[in-house]
Amino acid sequence: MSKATILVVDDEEDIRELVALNLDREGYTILTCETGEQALALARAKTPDLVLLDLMLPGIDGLEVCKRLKADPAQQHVPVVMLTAKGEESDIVAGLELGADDYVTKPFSGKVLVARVRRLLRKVAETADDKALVKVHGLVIDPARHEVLLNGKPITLTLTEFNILHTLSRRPGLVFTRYQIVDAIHGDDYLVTDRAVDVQIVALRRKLGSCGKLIETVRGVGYKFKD
Amino acid sequence: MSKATILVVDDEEDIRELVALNLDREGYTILTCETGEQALALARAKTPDLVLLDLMLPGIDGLEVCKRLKADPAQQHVPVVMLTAKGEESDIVAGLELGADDYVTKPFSGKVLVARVRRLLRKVAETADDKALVKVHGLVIDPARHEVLLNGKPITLTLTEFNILHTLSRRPGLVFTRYQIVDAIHGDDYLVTDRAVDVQIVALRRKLGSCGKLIETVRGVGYKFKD
DNA sequence: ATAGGTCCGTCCAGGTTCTGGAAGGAGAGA
DNA sequence: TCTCTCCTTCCAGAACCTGGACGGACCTAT
Repeated sequence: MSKATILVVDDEEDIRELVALNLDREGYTILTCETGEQALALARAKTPDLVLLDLMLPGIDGLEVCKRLKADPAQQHVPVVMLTAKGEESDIVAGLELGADDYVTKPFSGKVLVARVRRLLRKVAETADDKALVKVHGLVIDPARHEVLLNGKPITLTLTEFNILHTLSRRPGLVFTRYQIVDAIHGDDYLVTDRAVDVQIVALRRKLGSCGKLIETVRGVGYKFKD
Repeated sequence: MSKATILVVDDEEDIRELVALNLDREGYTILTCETGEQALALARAKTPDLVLLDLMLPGIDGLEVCKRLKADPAQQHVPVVMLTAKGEESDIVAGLELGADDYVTKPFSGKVLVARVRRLLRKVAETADDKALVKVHGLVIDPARHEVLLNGKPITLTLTEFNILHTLSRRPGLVFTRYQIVDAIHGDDYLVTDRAVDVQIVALRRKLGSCGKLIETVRGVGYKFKD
């Protein structure tokens, strides 16, 4: 997985810089903007992995932004962290009721912020990344332990191979295009040729031995896991 | 199914060539123009699948073009990617608020550009309702799995056969000319003899067995799926 | 009913496109 | 540096699509 993209919405430049500095150091990709309108537009275009949202904004205020984000099916799973001034507890409560996931009160330290962000992203990753075991035809895929059992015996896969196998086997029968597979593993705009997937598939099939035929190729479209 | 048409709007020849080169290599059909007026005219005439739009244009500028495209019901669903100079964040945000779908900052690499374009086009394709299940007369067509069930049993079709069946069965009773069928599958201006369709239809009918008669010939016109 | 014209079904071979597989090289981490 | 992983590139084989030819089916006017 690539590093997450975080949208920072605040009308004070100092805050934006403080936040950006700290998060940038952690390797996150940062998008910043000043108003609620901009925030909604940016969120729609980029679908960030997390939103840091000041509640006191000119124009559309933070609560309204939060509400709209949570109303959009494409965005509603994106965690929102509110930035509030100390003592605005009513706002905090209102925000949480609207679906915000956490809050940080100003003034805050960079460390606290980073910790919160990291925790939330991890939480999302864990719930989104289906940790459930996948068992099919003598094959057990265990995402929690990052392990694959072939007829009871563990086999070693590289990270990419494992991810591809997991992606396909999680939705047996569904066809994935090569680029869908790439995206599922590396995130959007990761720059590779689609033939790179073929190579991984070949290696996977070989390592899976007799179970290799569970990965079916759909000519002209992509690959799917046998149903 | 066929490769998309992309409209590139930029007043710098270098940029146009760079973009065209990269996209052409990917198999996209490229239209280029230099001014906002030309862009609007071309967009109306050709309805491209995506627009790459420089914001700094002589005459009508990029933002205005974007605004007008998004105001036109016939065009508003066409994704717009802005090309901006680095540091013009205000323009980016303004563009996004006007409905642009993504942006790329100059200077950009061909790879990044291609990745963005591909991602957006796929996003559009996925939201289209092409993946809905079609059930008719003991026949189930499942685009998501790329699978056809004939009385509960799966039958194997080639890609073209599948696409034709899907096209016809989605609108039972409607007659499609041979060229309409070709267009639906390979996109406009794909040059084949209409005889090619017949051959596919024959194979389809044979594979469908008793359900073969669901595909009816309309003499002098084309084919339709039984209502 | 028949003849003539148009359109469709079928077969086959040639050419195109797609995939499997192998080899080589770049980059990250030990 | 060495190793491991992953990506690109190339090639050959296979699957597939298409064009063309031909006979039969259908329609219409006579």
